Amino acid sequence: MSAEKISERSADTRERILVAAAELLAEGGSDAVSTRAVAQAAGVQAPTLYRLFGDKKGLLDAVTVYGFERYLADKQAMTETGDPVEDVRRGWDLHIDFGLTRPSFYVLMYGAVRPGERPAAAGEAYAVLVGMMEQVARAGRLRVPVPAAAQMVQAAGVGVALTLIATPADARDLGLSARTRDTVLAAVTTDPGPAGDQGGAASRAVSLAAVLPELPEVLSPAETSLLREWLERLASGGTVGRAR
Amino acid sequence: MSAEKISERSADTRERILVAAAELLAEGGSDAVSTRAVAQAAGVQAPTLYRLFGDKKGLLDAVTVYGFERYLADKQAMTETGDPVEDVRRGWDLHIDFGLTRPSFYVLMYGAVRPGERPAAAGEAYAVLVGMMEQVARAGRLRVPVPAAAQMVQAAGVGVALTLIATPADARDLGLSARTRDTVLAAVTTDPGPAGDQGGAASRAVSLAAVLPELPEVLSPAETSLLREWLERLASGGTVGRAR
DNA sequence: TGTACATCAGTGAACGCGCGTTCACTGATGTAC
DNA sequence: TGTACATCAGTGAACGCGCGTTCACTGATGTAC
Repeated sequence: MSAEKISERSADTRERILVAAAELLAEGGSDAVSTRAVAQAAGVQAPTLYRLFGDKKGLLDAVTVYGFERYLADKQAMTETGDPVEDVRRGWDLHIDFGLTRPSFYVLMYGAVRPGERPAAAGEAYAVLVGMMEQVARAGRLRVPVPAAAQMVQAAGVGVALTLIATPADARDLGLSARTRDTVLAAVTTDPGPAGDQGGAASRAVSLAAVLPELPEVLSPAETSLLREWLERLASGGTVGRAR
Repeated sequence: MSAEKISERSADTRERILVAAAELLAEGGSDAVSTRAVAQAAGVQAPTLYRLFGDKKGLLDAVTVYGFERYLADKQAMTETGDPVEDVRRGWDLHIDFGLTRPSFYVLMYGAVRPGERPAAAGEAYAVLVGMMEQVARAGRLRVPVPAAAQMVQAAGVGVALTLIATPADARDLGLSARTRDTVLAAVTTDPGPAGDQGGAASRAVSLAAVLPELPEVLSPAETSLLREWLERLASGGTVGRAR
């Protein structure tokens, strides 16, 4: 039997189990996702889950990733606009929409935190955000270092989504999302501005740092590394006095 | 028997149960808080929980409120400063500190959301925030309606706390809290605040060099002069290969 | 081509456990007269 | 003051249940020769 055939064979069952689990999760929250309920809903005996996913945690992890990827696939019409800041803005809206459309998935990904860990799907989503931020930096429109910007957008987005989810649907103020989004983006990016104007020292430093790895050999490795450190100091803001 | 005496009598047991449950929660997360474990830890038989708290949900609610109020009591040295915006700022820091100090409580209050509901303690905390915002408005320093301001601060605070909790302790960027706090407060209040700062490597280097004289003292004079030299080399040096 | 063999996805049935919860009771504390 | 009574916080023991998980097995699918 070829390896292909094998994985193809089990892919059906796997898919069926994930669909069943995702439905249970969406309808009844994470409490409704028991191994027995999933097995029954998928028309499968319990041991099958264990062969495919190892244990219950493995199943839950797979369901989370699955639900998130399915959602993204639905929406992946999201093309790049050419304006990296606009791309981040759309990413934000997509994130919030995911939270409100699939609250049980969302809470599992971002709310049911065990200190120091987060499910794989959340890590993937964050990596996408970091990538977007790097594009913003490359365009010379980031005024803080990439990690600082990504963290702040991430934190604010998660907070807005959870806050909206926790609010009864008829009392939700959907403007909260747009206001918070624009506030945070304004704090973290610079306006495109007229040609020739590349913003303040911080954003100039950030945009230079973004292309350091691609530099021709104008500077030695040692020089590059010291330059990088200085750029970081410049990027994280010229408050008065020597850096801490 | 007087009503006073009765409630006094049971208050001891109640307190003992809450302390035991709070310890279990802090040490083992919400999974560790089973009726049996709590009863055993409190040195009490299971039915006692049911007389005092109704059912498990009632117990969990009480534990959440208890943990939160105990925390606040510890900190309630927090007096008003006379500056209502500063009060909000301190409230933010207190909130984040609560999240990092008692992550299991925090996640129970703000993370383990069921759509449309949130535990009583979260509602109380939010009411306090709204009260603070009203003081800011009263002082003529709010630039958006009170609910909009309170929601945004709440959402951002929850997001920052959960993001920090989900990050392994040694990888946490604690500056995230202060940066987000100040960004959100600046957007929502009229506090003057510090004015915001406002191509290929060569043009980036040129644009950074152009503002070097205005830099605060992030770099020493010697560093600045060497940086200037490098920027000149970068400016006249190679072009940057566009990546991806 | 035909047959014996190997693989392994999925089955059927059961395991022990800890869970939330409830029942009937005890005994300390207070009240009525 | 003494006694009979009421209240009710807490006990001891058990309930049935659904949980995650595992064992030994079946039978379809493919391979070797």
